[in-house]
Amino acid sequence: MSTTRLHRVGIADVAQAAGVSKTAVSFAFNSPERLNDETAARIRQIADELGYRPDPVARMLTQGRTRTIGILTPQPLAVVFLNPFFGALSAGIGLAAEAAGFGLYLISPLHGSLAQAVSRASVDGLVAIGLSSGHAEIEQIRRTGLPIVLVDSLAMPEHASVTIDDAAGARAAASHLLELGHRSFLVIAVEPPMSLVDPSPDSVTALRLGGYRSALAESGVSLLDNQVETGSATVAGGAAAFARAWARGLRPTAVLAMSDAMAIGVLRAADDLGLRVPADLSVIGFDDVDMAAFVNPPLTTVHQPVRQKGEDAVRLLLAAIEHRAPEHEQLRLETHIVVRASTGPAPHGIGR
Amino acid sequence: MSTTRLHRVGIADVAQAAGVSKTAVSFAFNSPERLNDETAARIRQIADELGYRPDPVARMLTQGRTRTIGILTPQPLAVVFLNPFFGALSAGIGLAAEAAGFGLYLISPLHGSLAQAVSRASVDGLVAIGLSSGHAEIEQIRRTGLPIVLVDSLAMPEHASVTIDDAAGARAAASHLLELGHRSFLVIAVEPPMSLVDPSPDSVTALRLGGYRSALAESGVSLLDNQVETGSATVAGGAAAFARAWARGLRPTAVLAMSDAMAIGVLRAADDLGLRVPADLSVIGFDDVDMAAFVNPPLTTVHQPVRQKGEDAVRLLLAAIEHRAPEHEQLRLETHIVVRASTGPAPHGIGR
DNA sequence: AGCGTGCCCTAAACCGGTTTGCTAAAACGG
DNA sequence: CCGTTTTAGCAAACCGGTTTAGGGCACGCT
Repeated sequence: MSTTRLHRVGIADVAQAAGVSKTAVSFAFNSPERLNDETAARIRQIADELGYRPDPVARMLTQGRTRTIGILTPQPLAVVFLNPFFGALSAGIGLAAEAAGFGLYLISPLHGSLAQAVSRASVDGLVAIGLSSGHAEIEQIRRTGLPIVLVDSLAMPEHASVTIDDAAGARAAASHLLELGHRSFLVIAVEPPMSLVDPSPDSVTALRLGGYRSALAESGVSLLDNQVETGSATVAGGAAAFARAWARGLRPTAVLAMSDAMAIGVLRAADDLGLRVPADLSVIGFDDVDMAAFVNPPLTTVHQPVRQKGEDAVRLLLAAIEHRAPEHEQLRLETHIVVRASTGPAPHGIGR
Repeated sequence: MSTTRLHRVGIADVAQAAGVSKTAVSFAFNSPERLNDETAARIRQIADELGYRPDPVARMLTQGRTRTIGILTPQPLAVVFLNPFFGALSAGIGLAAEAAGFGLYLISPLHGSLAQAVSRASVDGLVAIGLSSGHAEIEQIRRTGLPIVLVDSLAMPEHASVTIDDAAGARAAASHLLELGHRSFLVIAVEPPMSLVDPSPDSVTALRLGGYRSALAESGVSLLDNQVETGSATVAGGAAAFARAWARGLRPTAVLAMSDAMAIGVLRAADDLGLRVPADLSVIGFDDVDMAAFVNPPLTTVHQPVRQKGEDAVRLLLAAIEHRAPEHEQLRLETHIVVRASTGPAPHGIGR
């Protein structure tokens, strides 16, 4: 009964079926007041019967906007999604985006190239997460001319950003452990998207490392390069990193992890090695994700307003998109330490 | 120096600057072999100098495909992203999508309407997560004519799907507790996207509830409606649900949670009430997300291959998109119970 | 009758690319 | 030297909508 055409039904089909022009069909949906009520209703009914659905791509093209914001992450989605920090951040982004009627598009390196992925993406603006200023493709990304808001990065000073005081947070974490008497540390760092000799001193990794170092230095403790182990920001990544350090012969009494997910991984790896936390080993995380309070033992960590960051980022981005004003507010949110049960006094006779 | 035109540089600008036709510019990028090597190189160079970036939307329109797959979720992103199950599933989806060069677009209800959100979305196909067959807008979604693969749902029998044996998993969970001597249960159910009297008997919630009931019935234990408490599938949702049940006077010795996130919430709520797990209360989850092994106490749960589900779903979807063959394979993956430390023998004298 | 005003609706241009069909010139073949 | 193929590039149609600039007509007014 129904026309078995291979072709999707387009606006022209509806127009023909209703005996009107394409314009009229378009008006029936978008500016009904420009049509006789009766005509508009008839057109809509016919469109409905035919199962007409305006092609969103064509619409985007004519309207010049996509009502979509892109989440830019320098890491592959598989690691991103496994990181609860990202989940919390995205929850904030999603909340604000939904409220404004915007959709979310995830942009991760395609065939190894972030810039290429950005080019493919049809979005009105970007929320770039942890985009290191040393990233090779940063210039290409900038040149797309899209409004951008940076989260956890200051790689593009001309764009708005939402960050936290990473150094202060890290200092607080290290101070906490120092007060507990620890002198032998291991830092579990988040893998820089690029080479280990990350040339960007403003990356989250570098800032936190700096914070750790500065607090340690004040107590006369120095942190050697071999006391920093790197891994991807997931539970598995943290576990592997700690295991590697252990295998290398390191026997720290305290671990400074740059992410809760990694800290939880350390908890597992320590458990596998028969280490008791916090009796034998203290572990402190960073982020204070939902789960931190529920792991075994509950994780001491540096709290940051993750979800808030997401919401603020979208707010700034929408302002840039809508007013077309190149706002470049630099938001810096605060952190505070949350002491739970994964940290305790340094054991005797083990630290060097 | 550079032209300060307000207008983005388009293909026509490049063509003019290079003294060639638009066609030539297009060829320079997409079919260089149809041009003199030298000419092609010159065009590319000029394009680069001008900062030309082909508009992805226009490209999608002419090519008739977006190289994007949509993740359809009936719940708002804020709850979705807080659910680690979703994270694991998305990790699988993202992995497979990236490998195939596809981007990911998140589709959640916009202004309360899922169908509207789908209409706005420019995607080549959909992975629909937990789409209940009773969903009011299911017909509209179907009528978009997009290839769809369902995950955890059989709402559209004509489309491919990836599910698990929910009933069997739930039965295993209940049996485990029964063997431990429990007779007084509380079920923490995942909120149906719609009314509580969810008319779809094939929803995950209904299937698992059925599984619980059938195992319980075999031991002569019945589950009253008031022994089922519902909440959103997050840690907070689970905590709130358990607190509500407790406030209603329920004093179960065992909790059957339909998601690990909720189970972890129950752990917190129980702790707040001074209940010891598993001495006073046994808790079993569902999913076996990464975190399950690390919470306090480690969570006994029903394992399902979450990530695998995501990868399989994308695989099926890409087949449908590319071969244009309406494949409708029904994949059903297995579950198994993982006993950790959140379940134990029923306490004496408390069960009724 | 002549003219201005609204109301409904349409033809055509447009968004920014890709693709088809063709032409003109150069290279080739006999 | 002329017909044939190849090569290099172009004009125009097209994708599927939206939007602009009018056109035709009925109505009201003078």
